[in-house]
Amino acid sequence: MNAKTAARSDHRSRVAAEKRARMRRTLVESALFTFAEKGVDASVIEDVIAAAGVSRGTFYNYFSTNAELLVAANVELMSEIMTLIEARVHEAPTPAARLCLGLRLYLDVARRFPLFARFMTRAGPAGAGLGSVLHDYVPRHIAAAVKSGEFIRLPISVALDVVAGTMLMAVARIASREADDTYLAGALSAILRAQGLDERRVKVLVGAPLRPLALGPDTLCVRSQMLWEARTRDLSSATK
Amino acid sequence: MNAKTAARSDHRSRVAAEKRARMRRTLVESALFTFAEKGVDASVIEDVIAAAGVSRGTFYNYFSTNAELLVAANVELMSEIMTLIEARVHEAPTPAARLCLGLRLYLDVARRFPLFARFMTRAGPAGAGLGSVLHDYVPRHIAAAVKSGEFIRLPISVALDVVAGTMLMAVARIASREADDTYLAGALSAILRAQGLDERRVKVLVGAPLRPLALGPDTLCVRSQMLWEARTRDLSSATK
Amino acid sequence: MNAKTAARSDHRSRVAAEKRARMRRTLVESALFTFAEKGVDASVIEDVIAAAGVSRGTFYNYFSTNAELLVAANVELMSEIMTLIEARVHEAPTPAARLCLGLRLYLDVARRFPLFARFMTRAGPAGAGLGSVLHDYVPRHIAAAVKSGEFIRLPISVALDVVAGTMLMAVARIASREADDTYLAGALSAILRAQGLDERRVKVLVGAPLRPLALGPDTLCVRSQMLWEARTRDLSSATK
Amino acid sequence: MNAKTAARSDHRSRVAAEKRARMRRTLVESALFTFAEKGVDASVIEDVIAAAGVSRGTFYNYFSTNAELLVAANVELMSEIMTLIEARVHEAPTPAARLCLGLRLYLDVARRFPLFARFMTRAGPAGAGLGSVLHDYVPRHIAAAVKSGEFIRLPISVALDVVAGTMLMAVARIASREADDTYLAGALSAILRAQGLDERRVKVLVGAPLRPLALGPDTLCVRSQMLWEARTRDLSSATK
DNA sequence: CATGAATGAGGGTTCATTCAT
DNA sequence: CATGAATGAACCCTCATTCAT
Repeated sequence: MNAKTAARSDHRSRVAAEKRARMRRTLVESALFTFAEKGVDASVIEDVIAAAGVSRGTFYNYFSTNAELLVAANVELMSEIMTLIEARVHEAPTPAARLCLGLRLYLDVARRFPLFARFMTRAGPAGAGLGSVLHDYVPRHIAAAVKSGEFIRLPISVALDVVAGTMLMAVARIASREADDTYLAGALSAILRAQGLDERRVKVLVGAPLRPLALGPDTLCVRSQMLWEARTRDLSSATK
Repeated sequence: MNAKTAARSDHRSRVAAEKRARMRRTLVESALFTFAEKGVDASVIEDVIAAAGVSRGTFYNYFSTNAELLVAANVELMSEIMTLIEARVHEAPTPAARLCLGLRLYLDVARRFPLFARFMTRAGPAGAGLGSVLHDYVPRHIAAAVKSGEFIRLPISVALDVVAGTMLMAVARIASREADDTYLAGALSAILRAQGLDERRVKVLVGAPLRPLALGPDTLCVRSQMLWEARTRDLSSATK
Repeated sequence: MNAKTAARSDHRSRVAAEKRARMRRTLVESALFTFAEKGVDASVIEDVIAAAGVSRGTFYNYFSTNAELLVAANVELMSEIMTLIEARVHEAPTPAARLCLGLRLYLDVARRFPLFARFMTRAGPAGAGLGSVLHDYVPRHIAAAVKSGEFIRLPISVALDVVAGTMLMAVARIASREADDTYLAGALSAILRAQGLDERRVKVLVGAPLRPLALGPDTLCVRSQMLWEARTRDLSSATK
Repeated sequence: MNAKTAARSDHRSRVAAEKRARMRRTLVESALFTFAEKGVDASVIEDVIAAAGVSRGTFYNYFSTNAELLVAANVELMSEIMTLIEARVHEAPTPAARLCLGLRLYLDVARRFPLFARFMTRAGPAGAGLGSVLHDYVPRHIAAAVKSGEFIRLPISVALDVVAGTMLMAVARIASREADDTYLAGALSAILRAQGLDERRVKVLVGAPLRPLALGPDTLCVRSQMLWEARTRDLSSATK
C-alpha cells in the first residue's frame, strides 16, 4: 500500500465518518420532534424515519432500540444546552445569582422553543434531561450558595427537589402556553425563597435584565424546532 | 301478585347492583396495583384481569379503555383519601396549619402505603390524583392563608406549582425509599417558606406531632396494598 | 286434585302459552328489523334484545342460536305473505295469470314495505324466503301453465331460475328505491316472455289493474315496518 | 459513481416492486380460494395467510381490511376473465350472438373452474364480479342488439336484471353441480327469449358449437383452482 | 451501508352463549 | 321463566426488529 492509497483511504473514511455523524444528527432531530409530538411511550420509529426520510434498516444502523434513541436525544439535547448555560453563569457574581441565572436561561429557552418545552414535559422527571442538570450543575451551585451564606442549609435532596419539582411544573406551564413573565418570576422567587435567600436579594436576582442564550442555527434545539414549524405549516396549508 | 313480583324484582336488581359494584371495586384495586407496578402507559388489561381473576370479557363490561380505567382508579383513590384528610384538617387552628396538616397526612399515607406512593409517582403530575387535590383543596387553603396574612400573595399558579412540584418529588422519594423524617420535614418547610411563611411558624407547624390518618380495612389504599403484599409474598416463596 | 284446581291450572297454562307466543312474536319482529338493517351475517342478538326490550337470557329461552332466529324470521314472514297471496291468486283465470298475479302482489308488498324488501335482499337467494316460494308455489303454477299451453316446456330448474333470479334483482332494485312502475312491468313481462308466453297475453296480464294485498295491523310485515319507522323517527329527531 | 449508484438503485427498486407484485398475487389467489370456501362475510384473514403461507403482518402490508381484499380479488379476477372474453366475442356476427357467446364462455369457465363458480356465488349480486360485467360489457351488447332489431327495447335496468339474475342462479347451479348442458342451454335461451329474440335465432345461437376460453397457467382462475385441488387432495389423503 | 419486505409477539375488542340468582 | 353478569374463543391490528438483496 503506497502513500496515495493510504491518503485516499483516509479521505474516504473521514468522509464516511462525517456522513455517519450527519445521519445520526438527523435522526436525533426527528426523534426530538416525534417524542415531543407523541410522548416518549408512543410508537415512534415509523414517524422518526418518515421525518428523517430514511429507511427502517438505516435507523437500526444507528440505534438498536427505541429507548436508546430516547436516551441519545435527551443526552445530546441537554449537554448542548447545559454547556451553553454553564458558559454564561459565570457572568453572575454570587453562587445564588449563578443558580438563578442558569434557571432563568433554561426557562427562557423553553419559552423560545416550544418543542423543547414539550419534549421536556413529555420526558418527565425521569427523563435524563432535568436529571443530569439536577445531579450535576445544580447541586454544586446550591452547595456554594450555602457556603457563602446566601442559602440556609437544607438536606441536599430537599434543596434539589424543590428546584426540580418547581422547574418541572414551570416547563409544563410553558409547554401549555400558560406561563407569562409574572408566573416565571414568581416561580423563580419561590424557589429561591424556599432556599432561605433574603427577600431583597430574591427581588434583585429575579428582576435583573436577562440576555437570552445564543443558540446557533445548527443546534438541536433550533433545528428540531424548525422541523416542527415546517410540519405545522404543511398541515395548516394542507387543510386550507 | 304485583307487590310480590315488584318486591322480587327489586331484590333482584339490588343484588345485581351490589354485585356489579363489588366487581368494579375489584377491578379498580387490581388496576391500582398494576399501574403501580408497570406504569400508567403500559398495557395493563392482561395483568389487571389476571390480578382480579376475571375474564377478558368481564373487564370490558366495566371499562372500555385503559385510560378510562386509569381515570377511575385515580378518582376513586383520591376521593377516598381526600375525604378523610379534609375531615382531619379542621383540627388545625390556622389556614397555613391546615394546609400543612393536609400535606403531612398525605405524605404519611404515601409512607405507610408504598403502593400508593408508587402509583402516584407513576401517574405523574397529569394524573388526576395530585391534580384534583391541587385544583380543589390546596388553592382554598392557600387563598385563606394569604388572607390571614400567613402567606405572601403569589400568583395562584406559582403557589400551586411549588406545592405540586415539591410534593411530586417527595412522593417519588418515598416510593424509592429515600425519604426519611428529616427529608420530609425539610420538604414541607421549603414549601411553606416558599409561600413566605414566617420561619418560626414553619418550625412549629412542621415539628408538631402527627396523628396518622385512620384508613379502614375496606379502603382502596389498604386493599390494594394487601394485594401487593400477597403478590410479593407469592413471588418470594415461589423463588425459594 | 279437584275440578277447580284443574281449571285454574288450565287457565294458567293457557295464559302462559299466550305469553310465550307473544314474546316469540316480539322477538321475530325485532329480528326482521335488525336483519334488514345490518344484514344476516351481522351480530344481531344485542340489537334484537334491545329492540324487543328483553334480557339476553330470555332470548335464549326462545331461540338457541342466531341461525335459528333467522330461519324463524324467514319462515314466519314468508308463510304469512304466501298464505295471503295464495288466497288471492284464484282470482286469476289461468295458470299464467295466477303466477303473474302472485309475483305482482309480492313485488307490491316489497314496494309498500321497504323493510320487507331490504330483508329479502339481505337474506339473498339462499334465504328461505324466496326459496320456499320458489320450491312450493311457483313450480305448481308453472307446471299448470305448461299443461294449459300458455308456457313452453322448459326444464323446471330453468323456469324457476329465471323467475327467482329476476325477482331477486327486482326486489333489490325496490330496496334501493330504483324501481318504478315501468321497471316492474318490464321485469314481469320479461319473466313471462322467457317462459314463452304469447306477447299479447304478456301485455294483458302485466297491464291489468292490481288490487293490493290486504295486510292486517298484526302481521309481521306491518309491525316490523312500524318498528323501523319509529326507530328512524327517533334518530332523526335525536339529531335535530 | 453516480451512474453506477443510480443503476444499482434502479435495479433494487425494480426487483423490490416485482417481489411486491408477486406477493400481492399470492394473497389474492389465497383470498379467492378462501372466500369461495367460507363466504365473503366470513373472517378470512387467518385462513388467507395460512393458505398463502405468510405472516399476519405481511397481510396488513398489502390490504388493510377484509373488504379491500374482497374488492381486489373480485376486480382482478373479473378483469382477467372479461378481457379474454371480450377478445373472443368478436368472432360472433351480430350483437345478440356476441352477447350470447360472452355468456356461454362465462358459464363455461364457471363449469371448468368450480372454485370460480363458488366464489361468484358467494360474492352474490353485490360482488363487483358480475357487477362490473353487467355495468360495462353487457349493456353495450344489449344496446347494439336493440339497435340491430334483434332485441326488443326494454328499460335497460330490466334487460340487465334478467341477464344478471338468471346468470347468478345459473352459476349457483353450476357451483352445486346441478347444471348439465340442457340446463345451461335452457337458461341462455330463456335470457334471449326474454329480450324478445326470435325463437329460431335463439336455437341457432344457443346450439352453436363452443370453443372454450383459453386460460393460461398463470391466470388467477387456474392458479386458485390448483390451490383448491391441492388442498382437497391433502384433506382426503389426510383422512385416509 | 442502505433498503424495505417480512415477521410475529403483543395487545386490543367483540359477542354468542352459559348459568347462578 | 326472566335476568344480566361472566365467560372465553375468535377476531382484529400494530409495530419493533430482523435480514436478504
